[in-house]
Amino acid sequence: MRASRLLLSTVRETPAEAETISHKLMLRAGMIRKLAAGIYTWLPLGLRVLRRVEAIVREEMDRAGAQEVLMPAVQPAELWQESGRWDVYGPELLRLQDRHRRDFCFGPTHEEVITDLIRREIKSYRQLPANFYQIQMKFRDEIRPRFGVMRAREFLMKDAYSFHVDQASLKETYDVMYDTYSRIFRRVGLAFRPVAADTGAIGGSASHEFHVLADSGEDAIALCNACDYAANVELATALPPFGKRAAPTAAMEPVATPGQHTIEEVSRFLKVDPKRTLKTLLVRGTGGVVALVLRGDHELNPIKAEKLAHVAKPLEFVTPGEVEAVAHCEPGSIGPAGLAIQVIADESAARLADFVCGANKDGQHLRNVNWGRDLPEPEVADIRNVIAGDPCPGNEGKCNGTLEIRRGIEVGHIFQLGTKYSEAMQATVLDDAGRTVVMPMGCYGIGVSRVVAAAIEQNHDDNGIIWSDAIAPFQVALVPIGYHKSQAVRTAAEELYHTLTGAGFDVLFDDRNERPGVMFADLDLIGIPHRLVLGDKGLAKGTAEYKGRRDEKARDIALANVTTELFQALRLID
RNA sequence: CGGGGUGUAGCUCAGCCUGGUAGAGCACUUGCUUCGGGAGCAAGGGGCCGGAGGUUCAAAUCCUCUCACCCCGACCA
Repeated sequence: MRASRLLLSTVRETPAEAETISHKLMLRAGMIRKLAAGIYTWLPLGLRVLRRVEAIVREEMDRAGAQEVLMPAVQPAELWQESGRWDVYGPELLRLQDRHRRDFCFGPTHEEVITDLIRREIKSYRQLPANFYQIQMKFRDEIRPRFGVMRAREFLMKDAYSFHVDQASLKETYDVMYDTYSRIFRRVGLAFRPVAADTGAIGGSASHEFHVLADSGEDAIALCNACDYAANVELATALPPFGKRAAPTAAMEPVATPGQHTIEEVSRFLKVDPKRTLKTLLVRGTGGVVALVLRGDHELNPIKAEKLAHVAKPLEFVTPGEVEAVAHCEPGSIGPAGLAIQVIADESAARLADFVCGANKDGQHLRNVNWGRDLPEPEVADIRNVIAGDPCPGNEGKCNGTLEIRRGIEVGHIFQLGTKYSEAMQATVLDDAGRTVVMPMGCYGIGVSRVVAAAIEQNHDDNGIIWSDAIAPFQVALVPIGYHKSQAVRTAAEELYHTLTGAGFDVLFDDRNERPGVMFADLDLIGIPHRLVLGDKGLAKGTAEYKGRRDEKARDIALANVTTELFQALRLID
């Protein structure tokens, strides 16, 4: 492609709206333009990248035996009412009405549509297992779209749904998808980690997220430094502390802490390590208010807490008024001692001795408090987020490694759905014994447009984007110096352009009447991985100049060897 | 949804406090020069100052409403 014919809308100045690197660079490189909050147009350059990611996804899904379909973006409310999600989904679901005032939604996902299709089309276990995928625009009306296409409302997604006669078959396909996803992200050229994830409201037995590791990621992930344990912090388990609780050494005593509310304030005021304090959170329970007790330096994990029998779902904190009624104090002075309600303590909190906690009296805390002596032994559970330095729970708890917390961008998610949708929508087949069985399902998503942003987030420098060969909008940039001045350069460049194109390279031929500096800056910004420069000086010697996007310096190569050298650079031959 | 901020040329922004002929840089057009890392000079084109209403002799500027966009928050314990 000739650069003079391409809408190369690069901009030098950073648009004010962009915050993350990928967002800035995608705008500056002329890949995307915003139309409304979380809604973007893909310009030719950006679309080329998107299409390359799509192509890899498509190839690998096909290789894994999945079949491509294309389902409607707009879906009738009836299906969502049948699955029960019309009322559950909330404002994230973009609802519309047609001219007959019938309800529809713009699909944020397609479980209902595919389940409806398959219950009509598949009748026998002989047709199973079957896996269907599509690559299509989704719409989710996010509370706060941000970071460009990273968290957009309209976004391109590959979603796949598998159907099975039994759980074993589902597990088999799930494993295939796990491997397929790993292949896809490896081919795209991303540093990623599969991470055990919460199955959320959907239930089911297994779920993995695929995260691109990047500091700007919105998710926190716990990784082990010794084994391959990796879990979303929402799910990561904390091993109970080693050893036994120490014996009390001092008598409990009240201590005045006027105006000290937060753990930070109280521990600084009393000159005590936050690790030796307790915080007490009052939440709604299934039978009245429940107290959740954590060590001062730990955070509540709402997902873990919600799963406890005593705790109401969804997790909800009580109002300050209720705090007053139950604990007779402000929220900043609650403590488990003397509370006449269910107390659930995190494992680390239950292990403390001689700790500090609220006295249930404004401006007062207690010190040298001890479970069993000063208050009853609590019910114990894992209800906290893991933190860096926690022992790894991997290898049945025998890993001996330590967890670290990293940020990740979720680019893929696979899970075993089970029969939630097939049951609600009566998607059944006859098995080999002629019995009607509800089909277990799996579902597998990849945020295709998000992958593009994640790739930039992970691969860029001060000059711009650095694409991997696999998803670059063009493989090679051909830059003639003095194209509009020198007949020799023009002739040689045209010739080389034809040679390279003929050899199958995807070439961006910069035939614009621009100064070299402008061309170099543009090509670096848009991240073309390989660059060839032709000039009078080199031509006289019979050489062109080659520079990889990550290379410090360019080097001369003989014109006759350009094709071979490029094949090598792209690792198409050894 | 709550709080804060911003809307002025295609982009980044000044002007607003203290009302009086709408600006700069970049981008764009033309010419000349320049030509290996975002050139120089000259001449140009381009604005319902987000929208509506109000105050005033006079509003980008003051007031009210409204819309859009951006940021933060939704865990004091």
